[in-house]
Amino acid sequence: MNQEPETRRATEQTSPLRRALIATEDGCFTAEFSAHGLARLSFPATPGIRVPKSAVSEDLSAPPPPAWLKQTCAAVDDVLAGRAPRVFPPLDLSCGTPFQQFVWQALSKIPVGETRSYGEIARDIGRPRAVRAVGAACGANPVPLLVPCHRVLAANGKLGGFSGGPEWKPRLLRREGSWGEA
DNA sequence: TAGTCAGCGCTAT
DNA sequence: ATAGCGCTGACTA
Repeated sequence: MNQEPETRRATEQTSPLRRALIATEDGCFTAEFSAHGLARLSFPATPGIRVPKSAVSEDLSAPPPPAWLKQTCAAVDDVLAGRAPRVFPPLDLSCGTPFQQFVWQALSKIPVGETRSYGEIARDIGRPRAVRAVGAACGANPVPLLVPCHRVLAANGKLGGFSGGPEWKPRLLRREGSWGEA
């Protein structure tokens, strides 16, 4: 027996992922489903996303459940249009640490058209000083768009960073009416 | 405005 | 165990 009792590493994936492409006007997103739900959503042609191949086994022959795929498409479509998704696929965020999952949970509560600061999120999860850790957790968000990390801005009102490509953040916010009307 | 430092969780040594 | 890093924030000059 080794060291980890039940704490799964972020890079560890027990079940194979089923991948599907989601075509939108903004390009082709990639959705990857585990046995529990949507585990990962990638921006179109986004380089630099770190996902260790050795740690993730993909089953490309088995398509994801049509219902999940349909729900994901609808949700992505809504967010890209600046609308609140009417339906969500089940999300599998088990790849995250407890802290990260708290952060992602807090992000999910930000309504469309509103933004929060990293400090606010840190405060929401009961760790007011962990502002930078919150930023790191946002960067580790496996399901952008549906977990709206783009609605988190720096405290000074600036955009801050964005792992999925800096151009996406203002684009998404503008469609939600949260950017360019200040 | 630019520069600096504190502070927190994660990953790799 | 520990050093370095990140989608920060607050202070100082």
